[in-house]
Amino acid sequence: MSTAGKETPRERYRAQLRAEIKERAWEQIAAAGAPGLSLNAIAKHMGMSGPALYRYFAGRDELITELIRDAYRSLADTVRTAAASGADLAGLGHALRTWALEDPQRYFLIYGTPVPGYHAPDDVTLIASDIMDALLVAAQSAGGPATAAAAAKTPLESHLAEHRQWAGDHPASPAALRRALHFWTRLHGILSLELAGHFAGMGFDPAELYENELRHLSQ
Amino acid sequence: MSTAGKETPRERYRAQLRAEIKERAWEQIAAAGAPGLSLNAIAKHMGMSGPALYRYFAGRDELITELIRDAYRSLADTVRTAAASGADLAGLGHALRTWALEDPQRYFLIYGTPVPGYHAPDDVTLIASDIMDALLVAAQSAGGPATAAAAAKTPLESHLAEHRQWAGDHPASPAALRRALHFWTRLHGILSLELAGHFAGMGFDPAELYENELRHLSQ
DNA sequence: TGTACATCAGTGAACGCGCGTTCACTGATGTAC
DNA sequence: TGTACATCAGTGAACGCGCGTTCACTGATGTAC
Repeated sequence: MSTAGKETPRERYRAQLRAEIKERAWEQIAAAGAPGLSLNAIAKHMGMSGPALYRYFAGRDELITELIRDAYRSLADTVRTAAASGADLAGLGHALRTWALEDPQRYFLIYGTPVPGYHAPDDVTLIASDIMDALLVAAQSAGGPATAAAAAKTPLESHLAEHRQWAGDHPASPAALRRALHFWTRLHGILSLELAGHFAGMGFDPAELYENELRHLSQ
Repeated sequence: MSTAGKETPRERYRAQLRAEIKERAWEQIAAAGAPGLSLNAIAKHMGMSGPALYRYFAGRDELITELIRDAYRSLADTVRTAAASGADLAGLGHALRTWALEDPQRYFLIYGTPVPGYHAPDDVTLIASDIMDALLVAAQSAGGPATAAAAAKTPLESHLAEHRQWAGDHPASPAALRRALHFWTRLHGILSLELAGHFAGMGFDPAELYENELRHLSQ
């Protein structure tokens, strides 16, 4: 994709098989969580012998890392696409929720329980900050008209204005920094509890809770 | 503890060993996450043979369930103790954060990635609703003076007022229901991202974010 | 177009490992008379 | 206080399993002349 336009049949076949392996991997993760992912089981499910997969992935770790990368990429694409079509913060929130409900285990692969000792490679971290960038853009244009009350920075906004490495050189106001973080933490709070089933049987509709947070994000 | 006051030396010994097994289990979970928990490894670490542990737990599943139960109990105790000493919602929030930072993997055992197919036993669910109860009490007395603005229910509050199974017969106002849920989802959002390391290297202090949410909970 | 060689996909056997769990057994600790 | 018996903790061997991974090999596919 990046180098030459010509793709030999063999390369195409390789790419296809890699993709199918990943599909099966996602199925396994959906069924038993990430710890239950097994190369041998995937191979058997595809009608191949276990060692065959080593033609396509160096090992289990590389496969899992690739899945995490794909999950991040998919989320980044979702957010960027929504932003590109003119969505505001609430629109991004809806896109996020749809994406999360689509495949809870994919969500948890990014935001779930961390495996002690595991560190995502740098390129994955880069995608994560891409997502943050898109959020900052939307958060910046979400500000209401500049009133005196809006101009006075809250204690949190002051702190964020002074510790904004994560925002890089993005021209985001303190209020925008705050909005972007609230978007992230508040929506994640609801989504992760919902996807983990903690609201089950409580009676209310998580979507109402979610909408309510979206409504107040621009404040 | 619950039945007779007399405890034979053997019973005491049993209780002690059960406790030590659980300690080692927590150490393992802290080191490699819940999926890495192994009865044989615990036994080896205690200088015993693997099968010996079957005198104390029916199997791996029972041990894990017991750990989850303990985690819930510990959290419930923390919240109740804070409430009993007169803490308001913000006070409960601080207690929660301290508890979470104390042992992140214990936090994730409750609120982390769910294992597909696993369902916590009923008594654990009961403890969870005990926690909710304590939250509701604090959320109820967190209301400001009853103004006209506070009396008008927001859309979310209306929805919650009509779907309040989870609150049981608790005399909580719609605003209190909302506050309790916000407490839960917003603080969990920050805590889980913080504990999972998603804020690492971003520069700001998660505690500031947390404090800010606490300040706004009574609104 | 045809032959000679290199590349590559996939197999099957094998290694070593650690897991949960069962079982028959030994030896120590407690209980009853 | 002493003996006879029951209870219980812990052991070591064993079973069956699935895992990740390596290796030497076969057979098909592509490339070069």
